[in-house]
Amino acid sequence: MNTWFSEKLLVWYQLNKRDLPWREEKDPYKIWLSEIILQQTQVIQGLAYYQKFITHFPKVQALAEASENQVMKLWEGLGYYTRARNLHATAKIIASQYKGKFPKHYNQIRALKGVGDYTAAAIASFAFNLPHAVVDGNVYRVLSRVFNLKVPIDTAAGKKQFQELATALLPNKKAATYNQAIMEFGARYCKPRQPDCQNCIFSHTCMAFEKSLVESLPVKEKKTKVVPRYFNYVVLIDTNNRVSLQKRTSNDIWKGLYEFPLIESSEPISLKKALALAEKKFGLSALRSKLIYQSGNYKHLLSHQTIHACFYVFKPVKFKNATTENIALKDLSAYPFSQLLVKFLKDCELREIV
DNA sequence: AAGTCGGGGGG
DNA sequence: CCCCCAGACTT
Repeated sequence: MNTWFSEKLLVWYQLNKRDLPWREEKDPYKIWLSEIILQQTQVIQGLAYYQKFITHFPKVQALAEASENQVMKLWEGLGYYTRARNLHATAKIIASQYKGKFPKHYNQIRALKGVGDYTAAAIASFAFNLPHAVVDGNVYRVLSRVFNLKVPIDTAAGKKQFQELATALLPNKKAATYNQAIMEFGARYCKPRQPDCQNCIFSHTCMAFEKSLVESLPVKEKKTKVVPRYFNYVVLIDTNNRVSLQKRTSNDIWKGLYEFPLIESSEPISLKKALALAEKKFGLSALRSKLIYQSGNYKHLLSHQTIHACFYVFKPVKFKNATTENIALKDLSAYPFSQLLVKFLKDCELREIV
């Protein structure tokens, strides 16, 4: 095996690694938690969430015993909420099936909900120094550039090639350190834009640098299409200052989070139309006379959808159906919401309007 | 293989 | 406006 690549990288790492809370960590529970949080998430964004979860749930049993709302509330704002639900489900499995002891074989780890190829390799190598090479966004970038590998990373053939190259470069006895080194290098040095190639440790061997192709690598094929959606939220408050809330349960954005009763439309609708639809959908009447506040227009950007939202606040309205709960305004903060609702609640100060 | 799932930050 | 981020799951 050629070791020049890994040896150069390991030297660089010892001199340049950041001090992060999960570095040098050997508790597989904490490593697993950090890896789930860091999926499609920058270190800087995940740090506070990691600290919160460790503080609330120092061991996997504590996480397993938490309520779903508690877990979702701590995850609030981090996005990709399926991660939080899988995290909770897996904690329960480990607490019961594995009696609280994190599995230490690769196949067991890979079989856990929310753990794919990358995360399994990360946990197996960091916690148990097992020789599995990680391939994440950083690794795609570093390897595609140093070895001028142009196969698209978002195809089956591309993933296979990069996994094979990463595996070939892995120093089996130093899997833990090497895996962290290559990701750190990608995050700090071989960055997506404006990498500092002039001073790079691979400047004499990087095939993309030689050909001035650095900024065009790695190659990605697919583009995500952004679709517009229109959310008209109906905020119903009764005489006791209780507001109707429902949980999103369908396979859609924000599953597991709470929101106000919703009228979704395929295009913007007028106040009159929104009132009519709300009356029909929720079996209400004379809403116009109870409208006490109407928000401005919110535009909430997701990677694949643009949500246009408006909030209509009504009082007094007594409302309850099979899927709603009536929650005192002062207790709203215990429920997990999307950042869109977090922003609305902050903007309008519902408790001051009523 | 293609779609879906968040939110934040940088150029 | 664009792109990317310590990806995984469903269809």
